[in-house]
Amino acid sequence: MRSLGKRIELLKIVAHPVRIKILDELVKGVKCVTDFEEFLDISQPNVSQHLSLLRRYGVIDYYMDGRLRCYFLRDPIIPDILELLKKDYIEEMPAPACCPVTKKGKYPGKRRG
Amino acid sequence: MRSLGKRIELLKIVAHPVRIKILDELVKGVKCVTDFEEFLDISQPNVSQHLSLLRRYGVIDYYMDGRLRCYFLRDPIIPDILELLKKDYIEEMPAPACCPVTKKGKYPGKRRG
DNA sequence: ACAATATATTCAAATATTATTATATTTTTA
DNA sequence: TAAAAATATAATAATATTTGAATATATTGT
Repeated sequence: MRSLGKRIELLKIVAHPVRIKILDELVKGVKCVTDFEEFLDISQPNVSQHLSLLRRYGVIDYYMDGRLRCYFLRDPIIPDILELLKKDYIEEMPAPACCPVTKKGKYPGKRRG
Repeated sequence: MRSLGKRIELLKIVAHPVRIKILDELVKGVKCVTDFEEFLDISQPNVSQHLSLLRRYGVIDYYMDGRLRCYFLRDPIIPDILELLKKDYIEEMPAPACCPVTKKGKYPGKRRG
C-alpha cells in the first residue's frame, strides 16, 4: 500500500483542470493524443506534457497501436477522485458541538467577525 | 453547487502534506494554533500561513476563545478526501477490454516497452 | 497602562509549476 | 527510402507556491 505522502503527491498532480479533463475522458475509455487535442483547447506539446506527467506518476499508461499511443487509466483511485469532484454537498459543515477542549482552551467563544 | 473549477482549486489547496495533517486533526475536533505547533514540525508563522490559506478557501473557520483561535472544519468535502487518501486499493486497474475505438485508431496494439 | 501570550502579516528568497516554441523521434505509407 | 503523421522532448519564459525572518496585532492579566 502506497504511503500517505505518495497519495498526497498524486492528489496534487491530479488537481489541474486540463488533467482532470483528460482523466474524465479516460474513465470512459481508451483515447489517443489526437483525440485529446480535439477537445482540450491547448497545443499538442502541452497535451503530451500533461500525459507524460500523468504517466510518470503511474496514473495512466498506454499501448501502441501503429503510430498511435492509446492511453488508458491505471491508478484505481482516479474514478473515486472524479466522483468526489462531482458529488453534491450541503453548503457548510455543522458547527462543532459545544465544548470540545483544545490543549490551550475551551471551545467556543465568540464567533469571528 | 460549486463549479468543477472551484473544486479542482480546492483539491490543489488541500494537496499539501502539512495541510493534510492539519485537516486530519480537525476532523477529530477543534484545535487552536498552539495545538498545531506541537505536532507539526514547522514554525508558528508557517502554521498561521497554512491556516490562513485554508480559511481563504473556505475549508476551515475559527471561533475566538479569549486570545485563542479555535479552528474547525467547514467544507464538507474534506472528510471524504481524507478517507479517500487512506482507502486501500488494488495495485492497478484492469487493462481495458479489447477493442474500444478512439477517433484515430483501434485499441490495443503492442504493449509499450 | 504595561507586559505577556497567542497569533497574524509582510516581504523576500528559493523553488516548483505551467505554457510556449522549436525541434526530435518513431512508425507507416507511398 | 523519403515524406507524412503522430507524438515526444528540450529549452525557455512566465507565473505561482512555499518557507523563513522580522515585525505587527490583539487580548488578557496585573
